[in-house]
Amino acid sequence: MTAASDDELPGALIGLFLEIDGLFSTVSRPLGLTPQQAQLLCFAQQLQPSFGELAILLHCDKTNITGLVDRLQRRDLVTRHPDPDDRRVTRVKLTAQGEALTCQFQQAIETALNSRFSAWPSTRRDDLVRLLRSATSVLQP
Amino acid sequence: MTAASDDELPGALIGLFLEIDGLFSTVSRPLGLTPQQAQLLCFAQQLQPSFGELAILLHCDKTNITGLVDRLQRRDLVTRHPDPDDRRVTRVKLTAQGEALTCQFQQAIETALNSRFSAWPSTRRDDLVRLLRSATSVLQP
DNA sequence: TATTGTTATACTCTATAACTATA
DNA sequence: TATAGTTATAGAGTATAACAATA
Repeated sequence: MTAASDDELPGALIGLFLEIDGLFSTVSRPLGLTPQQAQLLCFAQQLQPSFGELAILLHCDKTNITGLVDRLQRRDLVTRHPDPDDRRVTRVKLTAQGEALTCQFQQAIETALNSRFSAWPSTRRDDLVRLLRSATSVLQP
Repeated sequence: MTAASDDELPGALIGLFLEIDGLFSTVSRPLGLTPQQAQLLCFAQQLQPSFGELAILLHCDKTNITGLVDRLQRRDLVTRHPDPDDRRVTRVKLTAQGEALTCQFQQAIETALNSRFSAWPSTRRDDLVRLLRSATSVLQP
């Protein structure tokens, strides 16, 4: 019960992954950020996450979050806030400066991506968005 | 001349990127590979690339390829071959052991991806493959 | 002169193990 | 006992600058 796409789908997904991987590097570096720092800032913007949550989101060990946050905090991009409900956990919040830099990063990424798809008809972009959303939710667990 | 997808497309692309990023980490580590090493092995399998070509493909400076190849060569996964046409360039080839490990990695990635899309009808998978291929070619330059 | 790969250096990312404070 | 964050350590990834060999 296999189709041609059974062989091609992984390669197509990975091809797109590699392109966006490169985009993250080239966009973050001029802003003085590593790709990991840029990712952390984007997550912190939406979630005010704990260190453990960041470890899961960034797919790394929790011990690495300490240094990652240290370096961002030293540059006044994030702050640590003790969680009032559980004094063991620390939550990460963006400073105003961190917020500004994060927006700058996101805008650069979005501009780069949108400009490349400007030739696509909107119906085609809509189709892609719909399929990507479904694919992402399938990949979540 | 903007559509709703103009706002949503970047986020959808990045969402997929983040999922596959995690997959690369979790699949490569049990095989004793870093994600970067796994990527290098996959490129070397198809291309027998020079150091400069690898630097472009891996989105990093060429000086890093030396150490990356050193570590893989030390484990008998790749070999260096001087290019007969230009004695400045060195080409990277997989050993039999490197070929086996690379196939193991690719199979694990493909299995993981395919299993998550097994519930999708093949027509839907075909649609996604077609759009991903178009999107990747758009992102290439 | 320009290019390819290398070395030296410094910094960042990453995992493992052991620790402290809190639950 | 278990969990959250930290520290120490070692190895790997990364960019910059300076270099040797080749084109």
